[in-house]
Amino acid sequence: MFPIIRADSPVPIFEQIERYWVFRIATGHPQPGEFLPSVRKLAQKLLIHPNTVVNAYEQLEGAGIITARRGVGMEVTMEAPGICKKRREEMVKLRLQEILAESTQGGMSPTEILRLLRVEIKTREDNKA
Amino acid sequence: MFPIIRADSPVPIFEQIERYWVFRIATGHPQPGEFLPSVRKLAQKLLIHPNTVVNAYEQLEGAGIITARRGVGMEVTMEAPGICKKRREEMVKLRLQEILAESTQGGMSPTEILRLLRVEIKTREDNKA
DNA sequence: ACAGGTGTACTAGGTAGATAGAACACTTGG
DNA sequence: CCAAGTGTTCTATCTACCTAGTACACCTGT
Repeated sequence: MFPIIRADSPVPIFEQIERYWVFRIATGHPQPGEFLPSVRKLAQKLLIHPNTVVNAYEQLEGAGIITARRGVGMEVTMEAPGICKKRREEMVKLRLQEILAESTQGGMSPTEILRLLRVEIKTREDNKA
Repeated sequence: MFPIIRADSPVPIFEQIERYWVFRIATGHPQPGEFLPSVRKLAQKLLIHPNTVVNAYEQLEGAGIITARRGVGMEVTMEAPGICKKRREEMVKLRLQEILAESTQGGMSPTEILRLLRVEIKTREDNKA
């Protein structure tokens, strides 16, 4: 239910939280009108400082994905699903581009990347079963 | 020839440099016995501080990929190609795993990731031609 | 010998991210 | 009304990373 946070990742925690909700809302949960977990609750759940959650939520609010309702919570906007779907695809594309750039620059072929991805997907499926 | 550095990336510059040489050496250039560009030259080329290059080279030396030769330069070791090939595959795998974890956690299917990767590869090929 | 290139080491300062703790403003339900 | 929950704001501190500048130790070709 709650995002998996890696403190050792070079990606800032607040950004990991932001990305998580973009992906979730793009998928349909939570829907417009529903609320995100409160700043304090999420902070407690993730064992991080509330201010870090505030930081993440401010990013989402700035993008028009949620609106802050004092004394109530952070409400998912009507436009959120559309915005998040676009952003999600953009984010995945950017990551893939980074891998491709780094790999080809280092002399690795795109075909090899494709093969590794297929292997990873199969490994994940096997671990599930 | 020289690595492309993104100062705005969450990945530290010294780590970007480190990754670059791992990929290059895994591919066969430079070879064992050859030298990496000097701390000062690379720093000048990348418009960064020499200390940052030192940091990157220390990582490579710690991994047994290069040996520092005072007054001469940083020499690629005999074991470097083997080490770098392993590390390169590990690094790409880790990146792919991160994307898969984030995406599936957010409700995106692995098949969709595969499709996006194919699109990106094709786009890159088209841009070349 | 020496000049110019190498790696190495050190102190200092700046920024971004995260933490810590406190205080304030608002809404809701009892 | 008021207690408990919400979002908001603030100062302070810590760490990692990068920059800046300097100095030192070493090797090589002339």
